[in-house]
Amino acid sequence: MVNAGKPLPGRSGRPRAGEERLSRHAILEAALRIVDTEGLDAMTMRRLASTLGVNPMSIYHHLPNKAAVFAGLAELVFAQLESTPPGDTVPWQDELKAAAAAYRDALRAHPNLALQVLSDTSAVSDVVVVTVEPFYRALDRAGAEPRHIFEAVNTIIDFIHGFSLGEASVRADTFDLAPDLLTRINALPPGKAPTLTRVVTELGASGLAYDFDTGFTTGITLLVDGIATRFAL
Amino acid sequence: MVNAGKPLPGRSGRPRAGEERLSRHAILEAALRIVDTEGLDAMTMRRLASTLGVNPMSIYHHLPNKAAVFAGLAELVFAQLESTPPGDTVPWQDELKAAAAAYRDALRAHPNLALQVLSDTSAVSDVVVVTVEPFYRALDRAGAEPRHIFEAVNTIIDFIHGFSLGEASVRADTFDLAPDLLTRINALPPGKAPTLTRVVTELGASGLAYDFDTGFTTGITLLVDGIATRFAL
DNA sequence: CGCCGTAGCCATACGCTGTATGATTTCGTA
DNA sequence: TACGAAATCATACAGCGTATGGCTACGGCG
Repeated sequence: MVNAGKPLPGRSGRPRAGEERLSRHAILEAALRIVDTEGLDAMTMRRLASTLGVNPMSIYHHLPNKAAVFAGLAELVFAQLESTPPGDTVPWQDELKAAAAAYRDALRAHPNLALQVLSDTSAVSDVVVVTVEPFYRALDRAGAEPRHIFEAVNTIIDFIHGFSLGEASVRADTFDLAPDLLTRINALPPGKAPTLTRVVTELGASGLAYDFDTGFTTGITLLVDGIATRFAL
Repeated sequence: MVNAGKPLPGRSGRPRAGEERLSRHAILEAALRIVDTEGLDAMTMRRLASTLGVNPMSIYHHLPNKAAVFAGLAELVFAQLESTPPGDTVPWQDELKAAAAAYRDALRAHPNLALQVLSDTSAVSDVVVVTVEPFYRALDRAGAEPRHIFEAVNTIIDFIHGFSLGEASVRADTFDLAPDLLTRINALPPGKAPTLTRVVTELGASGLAYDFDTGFTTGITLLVDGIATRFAL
């Protein structure tokens, strides 16, 4: 990380052998650090070049444009999700839940990037395909048919994506819904959402706080229950 | 829509009574049309002003900045989701599924906006809160406890969000996964994702195509089954 | 060894963005 | 009639992504 941060009016021309300042990987790592510490908007090509101590245009010799940088970051995020060992010893339900937790963790590790990654899934390379293997393995071991495996995994992944989206847009791990949701509901024209009002009020009375961890576990559990029930596993 | 499209060097100063060219609503509608027909990136303040036949800076008297425009669009999307009539005549499961379908439809109506809307939920006003009323009503009618209703609805909404995100990033309603997924999987280093490879291959043999509609129905059904099972409804 | 295509870097420049500032005109109200 | 506020327009600025082109050193080939 020498020479980082300065504009570095450094000499023009190809660098001498062994002293290349850039590489695709180095660029992506620098970009990831910017996104993590300063947010998506701070990741401009100029800012990125400056932390690398390099001219902005130099980046374009390693990545074709800014979109490619973000696509590369999405790869990085999923790449760190190494597949868990077989583990035939636990019930398939637990294996499935573990896979889901790992997937969520990968997205949670870089909240500023989550939105970008999720909207980009098509652009993401083979890395993301491999990502679903643990889900397939668990359901296969449970004895589900291929078609059912396919549909169940899609549903689980969609849930995780939606959950992570919500989680990423709220920074704190736990937040009290009372000021956010309850007051908003109370401000509603009466009769506009009676059931919602009543249910949330009852809940609020007994101390209402939302915890992302239990929210996630509950969701996955509901899904696993549904899969077991419908597919008779 | 007279005078739209031209820069209109029109006179300075406050317009005469009754001939205001702008209003928050008119601006948002124009913005929505741009997003729908030309995509998110085309929605610049200058472009928006030009379709309104107005100077860019005039917009700032009705909306504080560009982010507020997008937030307003998110409102519009949810606002068009009018709550369905009570309908106590169908089983709660069907009511829940209908609510989910309606929610998905609202997001699907403006695919270019979906990502923006979903990442913005916090900024969205009361309109979005009311949106969940049908879900609460169905589960309340099913006899679920407040806490369970709360968790179940959150899970369903998260699933719909994740599903819609995927649906929005692929424009066609149906697409063949064969070239997209199968070839990608075959190109994988062997042994990297054995279960995935085997399951998808078996599926591919019997004609594999992904249909968003059935994918959605299946997902919701799995969730409803899970809710019924776990909460003993 | 000398030559040359090209890889990797830098400098400049263009058109575009969101919006701050301030002028101008007309409104509604005192 | 005087006046502050409202709604518009004009100008301007800093920052953006990136096209273009120049420079230098590497690596293979004659």
